[in-house]
Amino acid sequence: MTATETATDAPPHPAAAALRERRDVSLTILVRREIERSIETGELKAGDWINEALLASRLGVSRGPVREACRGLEQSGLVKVVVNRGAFVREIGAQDARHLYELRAALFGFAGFQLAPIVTDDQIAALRALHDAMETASADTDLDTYYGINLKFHATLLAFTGNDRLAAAYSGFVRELHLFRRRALVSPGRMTASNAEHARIIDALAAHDPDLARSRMEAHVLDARDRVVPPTT
Amino acid sequence: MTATETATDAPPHPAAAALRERRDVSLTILVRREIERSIETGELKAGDWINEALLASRLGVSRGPVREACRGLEQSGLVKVVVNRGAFVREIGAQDARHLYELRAALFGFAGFQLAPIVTDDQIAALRALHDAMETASADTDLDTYYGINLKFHATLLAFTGNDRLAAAYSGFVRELHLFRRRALVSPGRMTASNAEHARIIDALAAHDPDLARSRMEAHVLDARDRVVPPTT
DNA sequence: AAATCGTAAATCGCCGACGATTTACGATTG
DNA sequence: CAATCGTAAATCGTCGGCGATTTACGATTT
Repeated sequence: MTATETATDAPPHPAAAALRERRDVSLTILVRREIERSIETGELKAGDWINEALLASRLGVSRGPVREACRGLEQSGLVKVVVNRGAFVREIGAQDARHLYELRAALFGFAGFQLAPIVTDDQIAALRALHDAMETASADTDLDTYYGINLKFHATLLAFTGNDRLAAAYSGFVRELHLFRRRALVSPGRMTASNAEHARIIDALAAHDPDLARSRMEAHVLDARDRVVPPTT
Repeated sequence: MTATETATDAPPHPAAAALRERRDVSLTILVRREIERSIETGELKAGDWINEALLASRLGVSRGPVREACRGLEQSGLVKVVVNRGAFVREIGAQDARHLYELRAALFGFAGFQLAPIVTDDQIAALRALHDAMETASADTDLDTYYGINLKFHATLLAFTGNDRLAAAYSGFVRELHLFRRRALVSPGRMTASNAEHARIIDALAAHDPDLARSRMEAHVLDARDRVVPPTT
């Protein structure tokens, strides 16, 4: 009756995706994804307490997977666990936010430094396409679209270095930074200014100038740092 | 009878350390520390399988804390968990090792870039003291001592930036890099050469030259990368 | 003898429960 | 009435156990 009867999986079964999705994914991973999603959508805000029992019953699982998920999230910086008091969504202070921006700047700049000498024409074209898309969103004052493409622009550039650890670390820092409040003070004017910086970054990469690319990319992120979290804090 | 009877803890009780050590530390944390220690000392080697039940009984705990510890270690990159097969000490390939070295280079170089303008004379003196200590160890061909002070040199320099997230991320990458085999091919000659680079790094910092400090510090780590894991892999 | 198969042991994922700690809140006292 | 105290509820940390999956290994077949 069951699918395990005939093990003729030589041709990858078309409808096996749903089963695989549950076969090689533990409840712990599912719970972790759910918590990450809740944090990103804002259902869980920084400082919020994560009720183990409530979350467990809400997801129809026991507390074990929830606890394991929280331990993983703790190491990735999204959650703070206090002994005998529970797990809380991490609160990012101004100081931490500045530090995280600087980490982003260091990695992003280094990525440009590494990418500039080896970047291909196709990659430049891909980056320019993203830049153009942001230009359109900027003209429409579509903040959400701009923000999404902006993330993709950075991620794409990072991926072009071929250093996946670099890309993973960068996106981890970005995710942590989401926990810092009041980042939505992006005026429409800032979008065009920011995208102008993107254009100059692409130019530096296309010119195969590592030092120029680095300084522009680093400045790009450090400017965002000073804009989002003022130094006078 | 118990110590909870008299709560006059206004003066911090002298013998309370042992109890605190157990009061605000869960078994999960203790197990995680134990696994980290086993990995660092080599009792657990890269690729080794972590038997949950065996480790639990050996430490006198149940499997719960062991599982939670492994989930934390997984996110910090020291452990790889495979569903329905268990936890394994992470294996770092040549590619990953090179990527991690590059991450170290990016962070170390950026630290120098940030530190150079603001470094104090006392900090320079502290770094020079570590350099001198390494010079002595180098003369005695004392590899272990040199290696230890070298780690301290890097950590101290990172700490001087005041960016603790930077320092934490850096030490995390260093710990991950420990999982890469054959890193002990350090000849006595390399110690003196490496320490000469340290001296030039300190000089650049003392001269308050951010770009020079960065390029020297970045090159310092990238040289180590090419020495430990050749590009022709 | 090599390969295949089937069964038993080992191990993992998950659950429910119990004691310990923390928190909430009303009673008591000055 | 404010502050303190004590008790009850809520929550966390930990444990042992059960079914499901994987692995080990001997029997069977070619």
